[in-house]
Amino acid sequence: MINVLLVDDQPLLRMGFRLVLETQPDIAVVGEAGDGAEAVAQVAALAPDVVLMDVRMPGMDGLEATERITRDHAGSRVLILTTFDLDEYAFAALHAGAAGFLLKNVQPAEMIAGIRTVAAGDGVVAPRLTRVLIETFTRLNRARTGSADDPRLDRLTDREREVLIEMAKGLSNAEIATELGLSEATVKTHVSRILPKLGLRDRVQAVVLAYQTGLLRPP
Amino acid sequence: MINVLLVDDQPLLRMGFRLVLETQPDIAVVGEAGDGAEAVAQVAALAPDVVLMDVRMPGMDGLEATERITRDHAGSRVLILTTFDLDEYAFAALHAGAAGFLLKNVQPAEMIAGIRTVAAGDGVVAPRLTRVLIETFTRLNRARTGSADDPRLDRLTDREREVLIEMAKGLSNAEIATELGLSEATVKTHVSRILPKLGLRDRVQAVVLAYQTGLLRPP
DNA sequence: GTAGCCGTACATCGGCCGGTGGACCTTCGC
DNA sequence: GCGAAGGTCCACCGGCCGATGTACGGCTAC
Repeated sequence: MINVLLVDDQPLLRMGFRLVLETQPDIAVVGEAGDGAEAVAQVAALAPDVVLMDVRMPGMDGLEATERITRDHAGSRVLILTTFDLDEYAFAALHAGAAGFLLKNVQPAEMIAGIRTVAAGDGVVAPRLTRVLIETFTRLNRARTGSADDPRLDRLTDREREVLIEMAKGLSNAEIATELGLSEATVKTHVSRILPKLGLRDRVQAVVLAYQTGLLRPP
Repeated sequence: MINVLLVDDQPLLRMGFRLVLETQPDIAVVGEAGDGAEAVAQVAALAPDVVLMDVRMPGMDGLEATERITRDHAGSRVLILTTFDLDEYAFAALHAGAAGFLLKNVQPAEMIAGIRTVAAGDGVVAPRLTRVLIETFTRLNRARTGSADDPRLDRLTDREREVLIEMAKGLSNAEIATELGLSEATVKTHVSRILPKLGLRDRVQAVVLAYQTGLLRPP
């Protein structure tokens, strides 16, 4: 049995949801709340499996409530249900820890399926948002994995790229020499070839370039 | 009317899909393919709205086919349909440009809904994966927005932090002086205070730290 | 084969950098 | 009122850096 808490500032809407959900034998509406603060209190008292949460509410809004609930009551999972396709709300909601994000114009069957999905520990996102999520994900991941290569880097030889990477770790020429098993003179030669090729003044700018192109990335 | 191309190396499975899909008045199966190469050719010939794509196939697999299709035929959107919850396939598929990713054990109704969603330009992802996608998204985004502050940075004064940021952009002391309206001597003083506070040897390492702590981030 | 690129290595020189020590001023807290 | 902390400025010195020129062996391509 999935215990659900309804959170919305419109009593009529809560009533509608309750009627829809109670047609399902495996779903029970165990409580209601009219704002964020009340929602947090209800979650603490009732420990529902799923919280059906509106975003825009007087007082504490749904996002802050979601953040508190997911932080303090990991057992309860939050499914955001909001009016329109407000992307900023969506991303904020996911950051706040929501397990799902649906629009209020979904079919009842989809909403019910979403509740079951969230209760099972999985995630559900409105189709329009799923697309944005995928795009953002691939873009971020591409930036991380460093396929945003600067064309200038292609002009470097393999060895030069190696030296550049060591340089970008903050090593001195002598340290790079030790690291790569070279003489310091050789490293200096490489460095003196790398910088003009990349149009840079000194190794400091080389580090900047290395991070900005994704040649190196924050760990 | 949504034109669909079926891609799977098992003819029986294609037959099953075709029977299911043809119960829908707004969906038409316009072609089939048994491997990736054939799929690419069929997409070029038929320009279907949606490609229902298997991953594991002899010859060119579904991922490479997806990559080519989304690159060369932006009008056709690919919905990956694979056997089990292979996360690595999922992420690779999204990177390859897939608009959706479902498991073959979905209900027919969900698959049909997924096809409509993808045809409408939106995205659809299996619930289990949606969760991972959300987690990855929030994690990546958090890393980007730089909440991974190093406690050492707290020991810097406001002005020192300012100088550090300029330094991390690759500027020389003289340039920082101009930028902040100071004398070069002052900048040198700040730098000489910053480095020991952070336990660093030179400004190169300061740049590394700035990027690794998220004080600066790739654009 | 020979011209060219790459990788290795050296010497020298000017310049920026970083350390040290000192100085003055403002702001804040006791 | 006065010390502490932050911010601004200066001079000097040693050191690493980057530029320049030069050199040699290996490999590839023509």
